[in-house]
Amino acid sequence: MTKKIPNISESEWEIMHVLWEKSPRTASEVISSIQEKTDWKPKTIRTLLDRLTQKKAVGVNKDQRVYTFYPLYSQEECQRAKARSFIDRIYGGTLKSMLVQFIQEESLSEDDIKELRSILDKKPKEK
Amino acid sequence: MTKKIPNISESEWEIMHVLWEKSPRTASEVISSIQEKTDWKPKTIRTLLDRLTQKKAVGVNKDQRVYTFYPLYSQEECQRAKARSFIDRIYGGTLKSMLVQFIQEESLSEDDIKELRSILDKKPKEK
DNA sequence: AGTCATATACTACAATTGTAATCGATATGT
DNA sequence: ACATATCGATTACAATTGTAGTATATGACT
Repeated sequence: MTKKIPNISESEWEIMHVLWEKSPRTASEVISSIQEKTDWKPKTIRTLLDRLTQKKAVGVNKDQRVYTFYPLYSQEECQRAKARSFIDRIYGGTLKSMLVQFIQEESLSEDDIKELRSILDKKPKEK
Repeated sequence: MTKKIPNISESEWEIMHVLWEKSPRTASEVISSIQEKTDWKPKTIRTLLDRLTQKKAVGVNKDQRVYTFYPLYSQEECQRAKARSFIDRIYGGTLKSMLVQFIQEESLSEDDIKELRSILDKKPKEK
């Protein structure tokens, strides 16, 4: 019964991030938060928020006169869904080929690599 | 002088993949190739190919009556560009958090992990 | 009570994307 | 030489996305 996660556009992801960070929030809280990182106009941000609610990616509480908004999906499930389709489309389905590429360019430091290695080591054995 | 890689849409990536696999190719070769994996109509595929050439992601040789097409960017550079922006937007910029997620769900087998570990080990020491 | 600020609702509009169809030129087979 | 199959060029059209603006209702302040 995996509900289909709605498609979230690039700009909309910014909104989702602030709601995942803390929710529920009012529109103006979201607007302030977003404006710390972008130069989007308040109306633009509001439109994105409204679209997310239309798409059912975000829920609204209308009990108060000033609505509050909250995510309807966890960050993890949205990320997973996106990552899946991204890796399929761009790397032909294997995370490995992506990792290889990242390692080959300078983009991973020795420390990063150590960290990644320790993450791999922590993979639970069971199941 | 890194030239800006044009934006390649989801469907257009399919076209790019077949051109990276082998090029130059005529439109009808591309069409046949794509039709093995999708049920897109020939006209649709042709449109995507034309758009890629407009975007300067694909080059055209018009010497012959039947044009041939070829990628103007390597698969690696396109992947890197996409991966960069993807990870920034979805995972807040760290490949690590993505890897962690992949490891935590079932999606990586023991063998995958072994393989990833050996890739990490092969990272060249110099520089 | 009247004014002002603010929230929500509705509308706008161009670019991109997905998904093709039509039109005109030409190579090809008969 | 003519019909036909094929290419390339042009056009179509709705949905999504980026980027807002206008209108309306209402709570807050004086």
